Amino acid sequence: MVAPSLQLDQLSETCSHCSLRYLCLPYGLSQDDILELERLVSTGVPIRASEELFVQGDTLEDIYAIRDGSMKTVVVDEDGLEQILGFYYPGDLLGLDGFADQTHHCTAVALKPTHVCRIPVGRLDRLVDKLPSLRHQLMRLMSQALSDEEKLLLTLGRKNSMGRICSLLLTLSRRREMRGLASSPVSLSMKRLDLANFLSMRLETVSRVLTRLQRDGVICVRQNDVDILDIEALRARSSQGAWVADQ
Amino acid sequence: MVAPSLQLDQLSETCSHCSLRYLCLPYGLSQDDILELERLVSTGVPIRASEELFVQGDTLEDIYAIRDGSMKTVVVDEDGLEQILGFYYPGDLLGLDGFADQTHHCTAVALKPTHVCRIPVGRLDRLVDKLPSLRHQLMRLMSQALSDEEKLLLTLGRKNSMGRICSLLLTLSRRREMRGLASSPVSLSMKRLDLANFLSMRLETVSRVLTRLQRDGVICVRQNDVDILDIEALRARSSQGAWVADQ
DNA sequence: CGTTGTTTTGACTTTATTCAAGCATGGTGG
DNA sequence: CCACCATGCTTGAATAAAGTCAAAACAACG
Repeated sequence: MVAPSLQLDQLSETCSHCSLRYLCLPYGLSQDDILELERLVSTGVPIRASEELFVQGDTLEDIYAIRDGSMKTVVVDEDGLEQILGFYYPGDLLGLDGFADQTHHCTAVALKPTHVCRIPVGRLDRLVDKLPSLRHQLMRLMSQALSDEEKLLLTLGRKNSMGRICSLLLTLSRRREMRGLASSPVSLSMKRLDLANFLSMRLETVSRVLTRLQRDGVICVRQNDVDILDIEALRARSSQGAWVADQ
Repeated sequence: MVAPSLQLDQLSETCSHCSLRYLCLPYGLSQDDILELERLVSTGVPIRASEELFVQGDTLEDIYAIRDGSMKTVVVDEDGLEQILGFYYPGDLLGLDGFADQTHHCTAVALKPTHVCRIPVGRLDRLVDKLPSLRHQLMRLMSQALSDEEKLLLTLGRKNSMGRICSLLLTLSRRREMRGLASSPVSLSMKRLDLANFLSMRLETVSRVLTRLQRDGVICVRQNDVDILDIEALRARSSQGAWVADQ
């Protein structure tokens, strides 16, 4: 489902008028159900860049939807290894992984000044009991998260550095389209180090690959914005940089 | 929670007498609730080695619990890339990832002759409505699946070949303990190629690492069974073979 | 036994990492 | 306003790690 258009000033305090409603929790709900949902939602204080929205281990009290800005989620394991699990943009939901045991499994950090909608899980849970359509959308979004993770697994496991970068650029571009934006200037609000961590590369390698893509005329890098000049070349490199296990 | 003991001949047709009940769906349910659950469960025909239990894209009609044997799950993406998502042993549940959109997201293949319990999702769904404890256990198992995937992400992303193999051996050993078995002779019922695919390595590298671990007196490989001779050395190598992203 | 499938080993090549240095950019304070 | 430093990014040369190709050893099974 593609949002017809997105204007930041169209974001209202109510779900029913929000331009992100086709991506977010309200999708698939009737007008009446959306009205019930939006009574739960509050727009919290803005989050400053590099500030944390919630921390791994926290009790789950709210889930969040991004209104404006961007965030990343990070897990840390017993050995202190860090892995970025994903980058999040307007319309994306955060905190779903804590649903099962009422605890956040990752830490969410803002990449730039960010506004979120806050939805208390207790009240959401009760509403889910009442509205089957809401339960379905919630489960759809959870399964989305799961298959996103599987996709990342495939990218990390089966692609070389060029394939990984190209896949990421294509994904970010496609997600812009989903939000009703032009596909082309992808804004890398995260640092090179974040990209490197997410893709399990070193930041030097990230830099080299981006330079090479620019030299080959596939993209144009200007600080944090990347113009996609040749999307077909990007697609080709994304699947060329992959190996298939032989029988 | 650790099962007190496991004898294959103790597996009965009923959940309430099954020696795997502490690992499986019945965990946390009252005696009465288990009786309700076991009315849904049927033990299907045995599955031959390398036979498929369900296929990616199939409509979700049942979920399965392994009684005896072992299986793997595989996803294939648009480009034809394959990734093994996990290996499954007695007490493990299969098919949970299809819950959200009623479609299997992966293919399940038997690694050796395997017996499963079959649970129809339609009837399970109705029972879940009735029994909150069952819903909780189901969600616990789903979140388990999600965090297993995150763990795999960390292993693939942040560990070298030695660290990956050692992590896997430790995990398999710990899961044997969970089932009430001795930790030591881990049986690798999967082929080297499966190990390689799961860990995103080439099978030659898997072989070299196993040889080196054996030469160093950490393990003893005899065809498909691996004795763990020095579990501390294994743990050390598991975390040594990891790199931490610098600030 | 011979055939087939699987695993191990070896020599060589490719790829990405490491370490180190050099550029930008953007703010701060003299 | 400009020197200065901090931060983040790029580039280069040397090194280490894992991948490739090819062959040999091993096991399983009729």
